[in-house]
Amino acid sequence: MESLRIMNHSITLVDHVEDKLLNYFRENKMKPGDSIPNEMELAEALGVARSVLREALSRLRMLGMIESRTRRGMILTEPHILGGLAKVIDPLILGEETLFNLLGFRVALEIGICNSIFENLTDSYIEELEIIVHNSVVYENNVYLPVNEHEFHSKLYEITGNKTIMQFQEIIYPVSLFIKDRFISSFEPINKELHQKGKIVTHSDLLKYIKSRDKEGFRKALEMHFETYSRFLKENRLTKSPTI
Amino acid sequence: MESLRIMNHSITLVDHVEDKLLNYFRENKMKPGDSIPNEMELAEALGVARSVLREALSRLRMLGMIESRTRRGMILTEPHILGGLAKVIDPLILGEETLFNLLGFRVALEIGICNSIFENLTDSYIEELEIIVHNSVVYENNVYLPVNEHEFHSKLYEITGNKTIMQFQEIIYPVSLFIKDRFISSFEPINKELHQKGKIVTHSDLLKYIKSRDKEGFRKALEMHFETYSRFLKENRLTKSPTI
DNA sequence: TTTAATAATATTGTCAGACAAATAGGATTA
DNA sequence: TAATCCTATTTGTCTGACAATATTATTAAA
Repeated sequence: MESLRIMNHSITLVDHVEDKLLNYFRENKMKPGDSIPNEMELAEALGVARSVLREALSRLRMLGMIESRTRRGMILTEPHILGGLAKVIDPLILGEETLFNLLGFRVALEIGICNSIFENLTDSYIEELEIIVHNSVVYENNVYLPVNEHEFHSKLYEITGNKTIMQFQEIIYPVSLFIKDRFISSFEPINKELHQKGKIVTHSDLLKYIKSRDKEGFRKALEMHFETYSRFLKENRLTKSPTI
Repeated sequence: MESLRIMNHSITLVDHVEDKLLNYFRENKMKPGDSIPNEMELAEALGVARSVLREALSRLRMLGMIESRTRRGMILTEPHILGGLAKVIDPLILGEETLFNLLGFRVALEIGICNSIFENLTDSYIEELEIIVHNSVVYENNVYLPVNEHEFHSKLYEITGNKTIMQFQEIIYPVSLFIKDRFISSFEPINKELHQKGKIVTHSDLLKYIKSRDKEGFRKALEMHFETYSRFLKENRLTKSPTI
């Protein structure tokens, strides 16, 4: 839980102004729709040039916290909370530790939504899942055509009715794909072993538990469905250097 | 799953440049440490004024994707993936639906980390949990002093060893607090009912399962520990207008 | 009097240019 | 060779200007 701003090479005026603005919104308990002073006033009040203020505003605008229209001034808006995450999810720029953490995050979250899934489950959802499973192209060892893999799990998130969870999973989905591809040599033996032990759980198996409304069975099956990831993460966690 | 940029009132040049830069990084498969052209060159290449370019760069700098030092130019850096989320988590600016979704997210995630917790569990972690539980101030109906509540659950996340999960939970923790406070009148009857039925699961109860390394028991207990939230969310989901 | 067309005006978006501060790298000196 | 100084480069900040646009006021028309 170290500070995010580790080795803070010189806080710039823009950083400062950004902070000031965020504090200003919070302290005044401002809500979406509230209008904020125009650029000239803000710049003057903060004692900075308009260009500096605009850089700070531009950041907040990117986060979706403010909107501005010519002549009407600026208003606060409800930000899309995962917009920032979506922008930085680039597997090539993220370190291995982060990628692994995100994979672990995904697995944990998906196992955690079991309750929510069964609470919201309807017949039409089951129908949709059946169609997806039926149309899926399956390779050996429980490896699906990426599109089908994605479709099936997306539908599970959708069933929860929690849009934030859905968006989150959509955003970090490329990470799973990337890791599967990048570390394919680690996954293959794990999959082979699971296959030999008959421990492979397919989407079709998962669907059976869903149809029989067997929540506990589904959860256990889902855990086994993710076993490849879990093993992979466990192995790669051991090789990590001890945390600072 | 509508587009995030709903009713996009005029894409500005800055938005465009931001996109271009992100694409540029990805297409060139750039990694942290790689240096990027200086501002003059970039501005010229993109055909925009330096101020416009700087606004876009400022956004990326906020996300931690780039760092710049005078005379040494700019380099790509690994972003802190949840930095954007941290900035926009202000319960007053977020709509109720988002807040509820975040609460549901938190509950699902925490239930989902059970496996991870028991994989990484050590005696010293148990000791730390015991101290926390022992020193906690408990009010009636399983309501803890906020600090103690936070401490206990934080320790659970810590045990997973997944820093991303830890950071995420830390960031959205205020949401739980806010909701508990804001909707206290909804929580009280639920808590009272659970109490009468003897269904309250305390931190102390949870710790017992941890000490006996009873994963399934712990999971069920944890679900019950969150029952107040789950009920609250279920009730408030029903009153929601049907999704578009 | 009400409505429609037009002009004035305020605000954001973009551009251009300047200077300050810091520092990497070379030139100079001990 | 090592230490010091100087210069050039790059980012950070400031100032001022104009364009585009939507609001508001004004005027003309019904």
